[in-house]
Amino acid sequence: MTIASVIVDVPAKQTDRPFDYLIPNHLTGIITPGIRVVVPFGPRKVQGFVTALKTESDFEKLKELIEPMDLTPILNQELLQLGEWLTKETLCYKISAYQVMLPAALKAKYEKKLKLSDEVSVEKLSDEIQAAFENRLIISWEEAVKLGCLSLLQKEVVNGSIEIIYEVKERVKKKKLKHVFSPLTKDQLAMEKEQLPVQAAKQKAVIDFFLQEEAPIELRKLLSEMGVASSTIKGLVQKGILSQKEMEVYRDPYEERRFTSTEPLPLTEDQQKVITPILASIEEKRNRNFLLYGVTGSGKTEIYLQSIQLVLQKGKEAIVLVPEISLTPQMVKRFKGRFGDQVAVLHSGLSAGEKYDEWRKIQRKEVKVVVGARSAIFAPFENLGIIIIDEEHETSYKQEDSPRYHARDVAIERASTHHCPVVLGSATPSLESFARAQKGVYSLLSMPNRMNNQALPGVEIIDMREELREGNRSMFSRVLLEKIEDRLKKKEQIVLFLNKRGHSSFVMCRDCGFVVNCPNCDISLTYHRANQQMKCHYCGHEAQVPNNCPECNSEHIRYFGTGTQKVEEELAKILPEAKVIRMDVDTTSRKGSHEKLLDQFQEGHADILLGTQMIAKGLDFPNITLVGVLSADTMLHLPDFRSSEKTFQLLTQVSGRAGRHEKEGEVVIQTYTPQHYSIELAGEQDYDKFYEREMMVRKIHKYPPFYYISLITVSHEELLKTVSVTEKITAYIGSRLSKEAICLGPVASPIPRINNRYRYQCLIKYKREPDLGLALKKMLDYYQKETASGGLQISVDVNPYILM
DNA sequence: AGCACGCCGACT
DNA sequence: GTCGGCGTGCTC
Repeated sequence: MTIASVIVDVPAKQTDRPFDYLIPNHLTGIITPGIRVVVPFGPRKVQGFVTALKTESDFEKLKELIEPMDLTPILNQELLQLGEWLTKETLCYKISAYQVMLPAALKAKYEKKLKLSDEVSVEKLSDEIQAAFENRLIISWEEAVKLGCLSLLQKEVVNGSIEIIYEVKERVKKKKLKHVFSPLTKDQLAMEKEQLPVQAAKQKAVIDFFLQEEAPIELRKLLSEMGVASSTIKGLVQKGILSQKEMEVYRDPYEERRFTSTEPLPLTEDQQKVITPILASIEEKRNRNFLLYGVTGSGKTEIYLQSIQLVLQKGKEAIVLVPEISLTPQMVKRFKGRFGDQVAVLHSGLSAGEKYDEWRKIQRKEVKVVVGARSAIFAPFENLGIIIIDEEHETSYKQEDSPRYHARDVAIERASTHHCPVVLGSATPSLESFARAQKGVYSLLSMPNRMNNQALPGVEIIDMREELREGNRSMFSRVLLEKIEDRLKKKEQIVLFLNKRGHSSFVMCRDCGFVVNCPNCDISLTYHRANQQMKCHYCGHEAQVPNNCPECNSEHIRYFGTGTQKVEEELAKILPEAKVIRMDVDTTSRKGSHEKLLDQFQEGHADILLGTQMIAKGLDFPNITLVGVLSADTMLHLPDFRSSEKTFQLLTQVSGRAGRHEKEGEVVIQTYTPQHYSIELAGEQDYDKFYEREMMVRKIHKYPPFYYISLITVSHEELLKTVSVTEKITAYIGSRLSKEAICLGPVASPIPRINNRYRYQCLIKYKREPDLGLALKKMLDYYQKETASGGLQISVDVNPYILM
């Protein structure tokens, strides 16, 4: 085994295959599949993943690999194979598949430098070059570019006076801190203590500490714990009694936090019924996929916790996926509370270094449970006993850029190799999953009752058109206002939910209806209050708000759309006595602010919690008795076949926030389309009826779960080119599919232009097309040249969640 | 993705 | 004649 097959870190069609390298003698045995290596690739050096070892290669002139970047494989055999599965499933590059499974900190960083050759005499070089190097031997490529003498330098490279050095570096360093320990034995220490002068009390105290504690301790901790100055330690170090060394520590985002430990709760009858088959499947080491359908407040989390408990007893590991976990600190509390430091947490709120450290705890088998967002599904456990996906219907489990994977699919794939169960939990399962449960692909487990049998909150739907007709032009209906005032009087808490998506504040002329659009993208600009500017969310273009309408010159040009800030202002006007906490992107961007705001609300420092999507989930406070949805229909009119489903799910989730404890809850939903079935049925909290209704719509329109869909998006600077390529692709793919498949296109994308590039798409609906993957690959191959040069972009999304 | 190689236009 | 534009093809 002297040759290594390596997937290099070059995400391109032509390099999406293994390259072979000779393993230098001194590295034989060290280089194994799954470790990262630095390899020469053309004139430069790149990172690569060793995928296999072999004794022969078809290629004759093999180069030697340069060095390993790991001592032990960073991807185990299972993950290497999972990478191949991902590549096939999502049509992504192998390198992208491997990188997505690892924390971003492990992605290589490349540096390019210029170095004066050893034998060159500096005096002979031109003044400009001498000036560029200013008595140094090495300058960075960026510096050279800034100086603008590239052509001169290029010449020197050709004649050998200057070398180009390529370096591959790690992105994040392991965090190291000064630690103190004693190199002496206890007897020696005791003797040293005797010899210290009487007045060296502090030093003696420190020695006492080390007489008890042998392990090295962080210098900082020692100082604060003993209440001594750093000079005290320094003195001991100088005498040779203590030593210092740099030692690796984990960045622990929850370091300062204490989690009150909890015991398993007695289960309700419902819970007992659903947990039995899950536990059985763990016992039997049998792969089964469960859909745990339990209404809000039915106690799904306790099911997760007790299932994991059995997994841990069996010496196995568990993955728990939670949507954007930083948004539910309560969830972290529950897992850390039950399983303590056996839990690692992975979510987007952590820094790259923190994520890396949590990941290494998993890799080193220091933890048994990971709670995390989407990418935690790749946690490098080797002995999985269960995978749990909470809020299974959440769209954030689908990654929107390459590799466009769905965590649910990955979970099912991994669980089948580990022979363990998958539990998909939701109060409002996705139609896909519920349909699979109906067909028996998943085992359905239902919990139709809330714990303690509280009633689901009563829901009242308010027709805002009616309000308008009767002269109420405010954003609060009279009913809602009345109820708010009532709760304020009773000192109970209120959650107001604003679904801002759909139309956030845009700038519009009141006289002629002109809306300010982005000049590069066919989409309206969003008004940002912080800097009084309009910004495009797709290309970042910024512009001043005009004083007069560019169309009709009217002065009545204003921003529209009710943002949370606007609601807050209006609340302050009509209910000045109410204390409001606002939660949106602006108020929660700072680390930990999310949790702080929620804690404040929980402790009763405010009457009203006003927020966007982020408050729809996980809130579980006893004093909330009223939930108001200010406008239910904003997302209903998005060009997306799932918009009804999303609306229903969101409204149900929000409603579930009310009355989870002794006090009864009430929900008010304001809408302009009260007759829409997703709003009506959310009001009745009737998932089953909604499911039936929506399935009919999906069947008629040939959408999932009746059909699979794949989306091809083509973009190019020229409209004609974009259309003609999409046309050809549609025709080609259509010709290669069976008669049952439907190939729609070319149609303009819902956002027809982004960053001055036109966008057209082809939507494929199909039931069974085993050759579709091949056809798509051939198509991508055919356009390879044009896409490589950057003029043309073609993206393929198998099972897209966003059709834009 | 980079980078080298190569083949045509506008210049000292 | 040469400098440099970016099209084409290769990287073990």
